[in-house]
Amino acid sequence: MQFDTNAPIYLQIADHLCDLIIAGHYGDGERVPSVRDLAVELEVNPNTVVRSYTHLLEQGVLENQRGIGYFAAKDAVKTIKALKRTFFYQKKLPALVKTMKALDISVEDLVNSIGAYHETL
Amino acid sequence: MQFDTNAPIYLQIADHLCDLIIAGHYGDGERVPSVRDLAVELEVNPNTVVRSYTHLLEQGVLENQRGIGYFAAKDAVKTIKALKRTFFYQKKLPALVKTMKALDISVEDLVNSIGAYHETL
Amino acid sequence: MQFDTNAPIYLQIADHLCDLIIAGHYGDGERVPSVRDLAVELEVNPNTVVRSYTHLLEQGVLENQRGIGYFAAKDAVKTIKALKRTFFYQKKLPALVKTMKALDISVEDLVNSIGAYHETL
Amino acid sequence: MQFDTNAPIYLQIADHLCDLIIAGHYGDGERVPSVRDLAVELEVNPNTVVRSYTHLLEQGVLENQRGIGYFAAKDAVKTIKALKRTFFYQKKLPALVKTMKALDISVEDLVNSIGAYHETL
DNA sequence: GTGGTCTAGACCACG
DNA sequence: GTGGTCTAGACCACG
Repeated sequence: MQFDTNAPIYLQIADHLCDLIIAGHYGDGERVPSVRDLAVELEVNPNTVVRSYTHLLEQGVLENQRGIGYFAAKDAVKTIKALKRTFFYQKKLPALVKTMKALDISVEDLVNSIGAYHETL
Repeated sequence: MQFDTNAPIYLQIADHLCDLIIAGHYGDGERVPSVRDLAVELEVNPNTVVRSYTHLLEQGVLENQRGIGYFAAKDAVKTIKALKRTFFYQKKLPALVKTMKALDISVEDLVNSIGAYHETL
Repeated sequence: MQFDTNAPIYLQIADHLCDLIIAGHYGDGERVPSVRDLAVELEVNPNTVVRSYTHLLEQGVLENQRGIGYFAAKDAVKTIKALKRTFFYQKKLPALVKTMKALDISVEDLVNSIGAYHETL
Repeated sequence: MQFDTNAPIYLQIADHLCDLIIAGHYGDGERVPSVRDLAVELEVNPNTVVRSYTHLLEQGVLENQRGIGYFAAKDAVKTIKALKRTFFYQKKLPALVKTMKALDISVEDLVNSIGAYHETL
């Protein structure tokens, strides 16, 4: 996993874990890697993983059984999607619209650009 | 001017100045406020303004004349828009597409949401 | 380290660090001193070191990992030499030629002077 | 006249005036432009021209007749060339040699580069 | 511990 | 007056 230098690593790890959960690598209620293992795998400080897990705990994506480990919450996928959706519609979208206005980019331009971008992939 | 706690003040000032230039408050080649004046006006340390101005110098938005002051560069508006456009198409758009995929949001959904958002205003 | 009064200290520090990297004190990818440590060693304000490091970041000589430190970039030596070479051929050389013309110094004179200078050492 | 932003304007003006004297625009003992006239011509602050002239007074390139104006000194051309020569051999040359060593540029390389540069003109 | 940012304030060359 | 640089020192998020 490559880290983007702009965002805090712990958030990038949290995000990555969410992606894995959505992709089905860790089903609802299933155990996620131990802090130590993940830290070794990602070559980061264990404290950083702890912070990621704590963050996901607060958001209801993970649950914790003391002394045993961290687990994907029941409905983790649903929770993640809800969180992302909320963030998307309440934060991203307004910012997007504002930027588009500032740059004179019409909705049509946007649609075309997305289309062009897709073809590039 | 109110500062957002999430972004560095010096970047917010830089951004704000770009907005003013685009809005025509400072035409191409026109002098922008002195470091000290702006610092007083924004109730910020002069060093912070220096940082904003230096940042904009590096990006070609401002120019400077020793002992005289800072000036909007020739084509400042064009430069700013180019910078923002580049950022939009190379950073924002890919992130947008990625998020949409993750959330199963179609281009049609997006367009509708933007439309709905517009009506709210 | 002694500082010359003519050039900004932060640039002198940056230059000095480049010399150390070229001399092999810090290999490609190796960690350079922390901002605080170097500030103490050079008896300089930490902010001044930050400025040096930021300058070298912008030039691709250093890289940084959040919360960990600054590192010599991969190919730091190559990058430094390229920067210096560019500066030499594009700035120094034209100035040299211009001065030589103004003083009626021929290429032969120059070569002889360099030779004489060498023997002095 | 275009000003290089890196060097103080007053030195650039002084240099420019020396060039004009060497080129014979102002013969030995001949009057140079008044401070006001030159300031208007160069679109700079009169104080800046005063500083240039004072600088050249100190170096014996100009002379001053109070209330009348500034004049090229007797032997101004000779003086200028001597100054430049001294600067060249005592400051520029050692720096040149040092840089060449650091960049592994041989005297032969230098000669070739100068030759190539000449042909470009 | 590490860097990132900011304040408060100083001194300087330059215009 | 104007920007450029520097010191002294603080607080913060992050690892």
